[in-house]
Amino acid sequence: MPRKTGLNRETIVEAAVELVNREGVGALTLHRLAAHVGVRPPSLYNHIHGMPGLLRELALFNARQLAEQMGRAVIGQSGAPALEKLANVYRAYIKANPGLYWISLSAPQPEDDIELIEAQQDIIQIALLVIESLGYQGEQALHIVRGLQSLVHGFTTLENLGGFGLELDCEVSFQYIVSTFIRGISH
Amino acid sequence: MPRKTGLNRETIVEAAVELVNREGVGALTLHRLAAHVGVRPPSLYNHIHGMPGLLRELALFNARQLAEQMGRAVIGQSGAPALEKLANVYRAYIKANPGLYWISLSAPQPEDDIELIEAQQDIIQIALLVIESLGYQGEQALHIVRGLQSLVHGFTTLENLGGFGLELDCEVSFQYIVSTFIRGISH
DNA sequence: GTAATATAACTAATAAGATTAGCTTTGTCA
DNA sequence: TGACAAAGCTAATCTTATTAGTTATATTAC
Repeated sequence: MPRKTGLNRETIVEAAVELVNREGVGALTLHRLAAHVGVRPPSLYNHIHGMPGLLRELALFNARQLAEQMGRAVIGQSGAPALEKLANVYRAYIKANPGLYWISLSAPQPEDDIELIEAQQDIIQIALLVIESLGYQGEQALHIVRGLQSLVHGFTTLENLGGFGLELDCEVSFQYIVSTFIRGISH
Repeated sequence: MPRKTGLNRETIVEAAVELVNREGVGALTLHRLAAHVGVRPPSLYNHIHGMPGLLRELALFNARQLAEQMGRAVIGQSGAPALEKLANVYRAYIKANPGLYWISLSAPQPEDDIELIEAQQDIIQIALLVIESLGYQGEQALHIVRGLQSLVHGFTTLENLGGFGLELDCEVSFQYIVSTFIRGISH
């Protein structure tokens, strides 16, 4: 069919992930991305719907990868240790994928994007199951999910941005904060 | 001096704040900003150092305004109520300035930008004083500051991005989460 | 009061990026 | 073997940021 076979959406998305994690959000241009996969910029449009489409693909990739890693982390675990494990996996994921995670936050979020919403709900669902294994249910369980997600997301993005001074070990802070929150809900 | 007098850095920054809060981060271009203040784009360079300089000014404005509002909120208050008040003011600020807050996170953070670092430390300092009024000191107090900032920053940015489903009232979640965290540290 | 100066506006031009239109090549299949 | 569709390409357009060089005018010095 084409002059060179082998290019597809998956390859493009993976190259974009690599680029944005290695060189930062500002480095993600279609020009550079095209060079990375060996084509000219307009050729990318045969596989993705321009820059907005690429951002959407990245957000989807991000949500699915995060859900997958979280799900795998708590297999066969329950209770407070499982919750701490989830928090640590979430943070490790963001630290390993700083550019991807950040750009996913800025991506468009159309309400009819079923795939993306499903992947995001998977993330919540995994946390919810763990929290229910601790004995919480209904709205309270949902509040706790939101709290833990806010805590980990907030801490790690501030940490990545250098928003904390350098004095105090972030690792220690994180463990302290997570256990403080979990202690708060156990009351 | 010029053909029209009256334009200065402060006016430009205020117009940028207005623009970015009203129309979102993507709407902040020098072209549109220049139109808002009634000049051509190159004229802005007489007052700000291009787009990077503008982002830095916005980050500084953001940090100072947030510090000022936080400081004012806890005058004459102490203890757990003061801490909850701080959390609520921080969240209210982000909700009132979504574009400004978000773009400030993306702004460059040179380590020698004393003014910006000072303003950011003011924010931490205010929270620290309140936490010390609760009887915590040293590293533990710093962990608590990081935790509370992460919680509020994380919750509100996720809330603004629509990251939570619509089912459950965010106001209720927020109060629950903040009091849960505070309960955790009181133990 | 007038001339010199510095400031801040301007126009014009350049470069990078996203995107579209339209052309070309080539694998697949009838 | 020839038609077709997919996927690459070049060329062109539009937006944005930025720089260079010019012009107009408020202030200041005389």
